[in-house]
Amino acid sequence: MKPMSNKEGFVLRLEDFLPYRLVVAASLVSQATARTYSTKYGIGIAEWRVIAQLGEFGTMTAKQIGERSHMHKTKVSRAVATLTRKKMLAKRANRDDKREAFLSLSPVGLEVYESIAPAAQALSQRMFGEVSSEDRDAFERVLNTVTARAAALADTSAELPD
Amino acid sequence: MKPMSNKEGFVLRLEDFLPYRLVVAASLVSQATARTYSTKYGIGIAEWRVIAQLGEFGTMTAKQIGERSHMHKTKVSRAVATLTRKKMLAKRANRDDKREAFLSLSPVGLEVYESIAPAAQALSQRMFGEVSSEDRDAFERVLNTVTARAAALADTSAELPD
DNA sequence: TGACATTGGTTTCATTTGTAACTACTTTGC
DNA sequence: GCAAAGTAGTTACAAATGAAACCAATGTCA
Repeated sequence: MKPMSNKEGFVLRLEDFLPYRLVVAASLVSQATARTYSTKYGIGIAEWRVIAQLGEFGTMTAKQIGERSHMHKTKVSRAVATLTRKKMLAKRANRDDKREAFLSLSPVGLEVYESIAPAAQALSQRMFGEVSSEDRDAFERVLNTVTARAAALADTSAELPD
Repeated sequence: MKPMSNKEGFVLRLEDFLPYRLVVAASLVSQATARTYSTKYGIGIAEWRVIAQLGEFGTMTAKQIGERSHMHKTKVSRAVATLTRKKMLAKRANRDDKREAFLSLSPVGLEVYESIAPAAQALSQRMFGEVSSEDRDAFERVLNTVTARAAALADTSAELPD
């Protein structure tokens, strides 16, 4: 099964194709990470992200959570709903704007956060721990620029010629 | 909205948390890339991956495609089905093992490949083009180790203590 | 003030996805 | 040669997902 060089000539070597490799890596990382919390607390990726945001920032509206975590608002909405059902969230109405509500972790939610966060950190260590700090810095730099670029490209819904 | 340092003390700074950033970047890249083919040829990510594999390697079984592209076999199966419906694939039975079949691109499929592949390449250039080659090398190194590590962790379905 | 657009958030609906069960075929061990 | 186990691929079913419609509240602007 060697790369074929077909008549027309253009062959994309997926192994060398960074977007592809990035996506594959991310999906594996995501899968591996999910096991940390999904099994233990019966919550999914979206739920964990909400908890993580609130664990870090204390109090946010659903909108803010969505923005910071790059999650679709329906996803946030549903994650908040299930977390509320599980008593992991505290919801406080905003007197000045009754459309939104301030969300934060309930004691139970905080417990979960305090239990999962270190585990996630440890897992990250196992995955990224052995790369040199120079490589890690470079990695972060690339992630930064790529994220920015891709976000710009992904946003332009109509502004692209086809 | 500044990071809170809650009582228990452990705070996970998501902005610095590599698995998280990796996943976010990948999802944006994936979104941006999808636009290249989804609109133009009415095919999805899975379909494109199948085409890309066949474009690169010529002939493969569904199993091989799944392995190389890290796709679930049902996903491959369905992608192959829709591509077949679109006359983009050629299927040849394997006389020695009637369970599997050899897949390759039909002329139409090859056309699609030859049209999408350079576009994907160009898009990749727009996203990764401006990073230095040293950074890119480092990036690849990290992707390699992380992919390996994560794959190992993700595989162990039952072998983890909880 | 009051129409109209906008926004935070939820719900509905169709599509996508993965798990598990299943079919057809092949391999293994006796 | 044959029963049992395993494998490639499909299908049925349930859960996750996103687009679009929707609701209630807010902002805008005449």
